Amino acid sequence: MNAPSPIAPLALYQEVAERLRQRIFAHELKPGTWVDEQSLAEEYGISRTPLREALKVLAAEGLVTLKPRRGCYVNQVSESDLDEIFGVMSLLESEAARLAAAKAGKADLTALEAIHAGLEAAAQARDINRFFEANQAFHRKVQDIAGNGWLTHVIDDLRKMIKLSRHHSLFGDGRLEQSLEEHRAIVAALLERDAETAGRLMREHILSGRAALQRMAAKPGP
Amino acid sequence: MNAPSPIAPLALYQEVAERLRQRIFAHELKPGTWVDEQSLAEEYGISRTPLREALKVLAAEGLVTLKPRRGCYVNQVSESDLDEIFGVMSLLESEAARLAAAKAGKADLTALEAIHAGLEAAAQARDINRFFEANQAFHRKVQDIAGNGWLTHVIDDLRKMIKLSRHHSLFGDGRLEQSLEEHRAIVAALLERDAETAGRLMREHILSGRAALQRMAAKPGP
DNA sequence: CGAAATAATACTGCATCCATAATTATGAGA
DNA sequence: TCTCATAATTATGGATGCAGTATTATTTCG
Repeated sequence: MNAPSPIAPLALYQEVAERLRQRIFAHELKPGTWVDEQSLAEEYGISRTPLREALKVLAAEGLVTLKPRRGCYVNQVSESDLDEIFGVMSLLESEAARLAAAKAGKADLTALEAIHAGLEAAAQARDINRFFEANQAFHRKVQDIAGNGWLTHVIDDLRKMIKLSRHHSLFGDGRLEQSLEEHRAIVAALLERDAETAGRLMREHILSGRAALQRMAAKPGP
Repeated sequence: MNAPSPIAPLALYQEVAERLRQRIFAHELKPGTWVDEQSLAEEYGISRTPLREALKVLAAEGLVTLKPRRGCYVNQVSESDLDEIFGVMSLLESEAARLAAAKAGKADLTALEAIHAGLEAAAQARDINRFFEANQAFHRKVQDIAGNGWLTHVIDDLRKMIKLSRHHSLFGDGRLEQSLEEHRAIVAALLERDAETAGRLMREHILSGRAALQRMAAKPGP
């Protein structure tokens, strides 16, 4: 939401939590697998104490499950979980789009267009990682314009769950172009300050993302 | 969501976290105040280790803030936070009502009517605590019928934030009767399987709750 | 007498240690 | 050879100890 203090004297457990998050999202730590405290502590050159604190945080975030006396396991999201999550996400993101359409200033919209241009460029260059980053930036910008910090917070929480599933293969086939087209339509609606259309399009965009992910789930894993 | 295992061999830090939650919600630990690790550990007869783990969890839930090297403080929600949170809540709960209207079986509806009857009884008896419990049960039941576990999860997360503010004085004036009337209308819409009306009414019900809370904020504290 | 500098105290953060429970390995018996 | 019981190993959960920093108290100087 906002930086707690100008210079963050971040605690060790936070640093560790962030690193573990990255490793989980990168599927270096795969869903269902056991998290070895000792070897991780050794690897990071720290004691088990801050590591265990970090795991508690990740558990609260829903990324791992802590089975008492049985250790820590990376969570896995089922297809039905994804159905539910995307259902909620479509609701939240479409609300963000509605609010953004109502509240957007001129500067906001030019900034958004710039981000979208970056998205197009990344697509042109077939740079999946950059596309993914720009895509996140786009949605984040819409939420910023919407100006509801708690709406953004909830969306972020749910996005973590989605990132638990393999998103790398999300932009196969013509999904990339389809996503771009949907973004263009959303930008257009925002430029016209058409809240209802923007909301509806965003909802469809999210559900379209779900459908793409579902098609991937049907295919054999890499 | 559901019990992780038949008999929960719950960890100590979880037990502690739950107790602290209760004390925070009961405003025994007031927003803004410092949480003393040592004295709490002594009071519970445990070491600081599990206590600090519990605080990490509460921090991840948003109930407290951990300032590195400066200790733990109970979070306070501002009026603008509440505006944002209720905005999101109205969206989520109305979705739950819509889904419930579409999915409710006969047994679900009779169960919901029973809960509502308990609500009426508690109101008749002027038992605020029982009313509060029954009210939560009502909303929870609607969410159960909706059958989206993640929707429920997100709603619960946000409700914690609302409980940080003083909800005890929420049912003053004629708010109690108004709330009952709104519930009756929602039940009626659900019985008629009218998703749109149920959703709209639930949205208005939540926002009406926000308005009541806002009126309380204007008054001098107890 | 007030303000700044310095010393004393208290608390947080991390590491280490130990007890207990779970898992795996080993051995005995059918 | 397979199964069950027992022993050894390993990992988790909690307690304790210590270093470093923030806060408070005290002292000294203007």
